[in-house]
Amino acid sequence: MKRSPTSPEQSARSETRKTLSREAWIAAAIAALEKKGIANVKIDHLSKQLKVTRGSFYFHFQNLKDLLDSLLEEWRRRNCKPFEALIDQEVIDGPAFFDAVTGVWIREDPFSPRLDLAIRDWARGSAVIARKVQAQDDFRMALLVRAFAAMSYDQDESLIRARITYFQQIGYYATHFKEPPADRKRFRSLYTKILIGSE
Amino acid sequence: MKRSPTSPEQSARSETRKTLSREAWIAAAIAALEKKGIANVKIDHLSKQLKVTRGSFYFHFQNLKDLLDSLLEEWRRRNCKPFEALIDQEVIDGPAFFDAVTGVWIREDPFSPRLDLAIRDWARGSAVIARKVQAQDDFRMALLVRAFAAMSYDQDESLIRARITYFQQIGYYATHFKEPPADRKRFRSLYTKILIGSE
DNA sequence: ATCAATGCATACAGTACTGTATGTTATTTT
DNA sequence: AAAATAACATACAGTACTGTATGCATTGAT
Repeated sequence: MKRSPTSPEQSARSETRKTLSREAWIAAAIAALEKKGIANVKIDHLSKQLKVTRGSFYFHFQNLKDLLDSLLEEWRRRNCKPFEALIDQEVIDGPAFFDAVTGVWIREDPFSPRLDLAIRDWARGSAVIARKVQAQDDFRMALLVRAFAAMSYDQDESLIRARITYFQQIGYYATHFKEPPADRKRFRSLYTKILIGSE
Repeated sequence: MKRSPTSPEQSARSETRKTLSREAWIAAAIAALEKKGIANVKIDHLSKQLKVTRGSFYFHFQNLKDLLDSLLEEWRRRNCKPFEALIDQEVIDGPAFFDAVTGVWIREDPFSPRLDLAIRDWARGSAVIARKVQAQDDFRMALLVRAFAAMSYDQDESLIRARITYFQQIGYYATHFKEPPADRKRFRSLYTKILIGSE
């Protein structure tokens, strides 16, 4: 019989020791996922990077799937929860709610664009993941629809403006587009003017 | 010494025979790439799917890299050339040029959204590929800038409208968004109205 | 009819990775 | 001090994949 993995308190205590925690493995795996994609999240690679043997891995995790499941949880925590936290707000000020939604992306904390992309790629090969990603896409877009509806756009235009805003954001990440912060600031009002509509 | 691979004429002739051509391998590989990603384009998989052994593969290709290079060429042929063909046109009618650019996406022939996505994912792990994809992104966006400039938008707004249009299109593919053709038709004018600007 | 090339099959060597079983050491717990 | 446990290391079995070397049947050219 296998021993159960490290409990939270033990992990906390282990910070004083110089041994690895389950969280350290997950952090390394997230980095690998963002950089190399799900197909290259390998126990071999991670253990070399962490300067331990695979024996350590199989102490903290049952198997590879156990780790991958944890990666999906990280995605939910960092990339889904921040949006879901907005659902309770009553939307009276449209532009403010728009800023609240897009702010999750702009802050990039805890939201990670690269993680979002990597999960999206993972979804290609897994129907289970694909369903979860699609549900999250729908959810985020629904938030934007509410924002535009509060700006008294009709139903159709609220929907399409929400889609354009959302797709535009995903595409921005997907292309790994980079621009100098100066430009980013300079163009910001122009972006919102076009997306929200001239005023 | 290895024999040189099949020449184009010989491949053409081989269609009358029931043997595989280099092109058949590439077609199968493209399908695998679109469906499973670059990490799952495996000689083993393809040969099983094509009902031959790997011996056949190594007749038509020097090695795996040889095949992967061909996949990139396919991407250029199907997804890059159609845009590059537009560069010679003089842009007098802005909206018409906008339609010409977006038409490449909408027709989806020979342009393949899934192929574009798969290559984009491949780029994550390969700096060489990443540079080519980024160059293509810049090129497509430059076309759109010309379209908006011809609508007499100033330089900044032409740039940002081009970005929004392009990112929106990439995001649309990245989310695998699907809607009934009826909706698509119904919303089409609304999309262009917002992207091009009200009139 | 022969001969070279085509198109594939078979067999083997080697790498990369997963998972399991078991051994080892340092640290707590009692 | 002895026992238990945490956190690894080591060794092995097995799978999946690449690449190479060679063999064999079919076809087209002479």
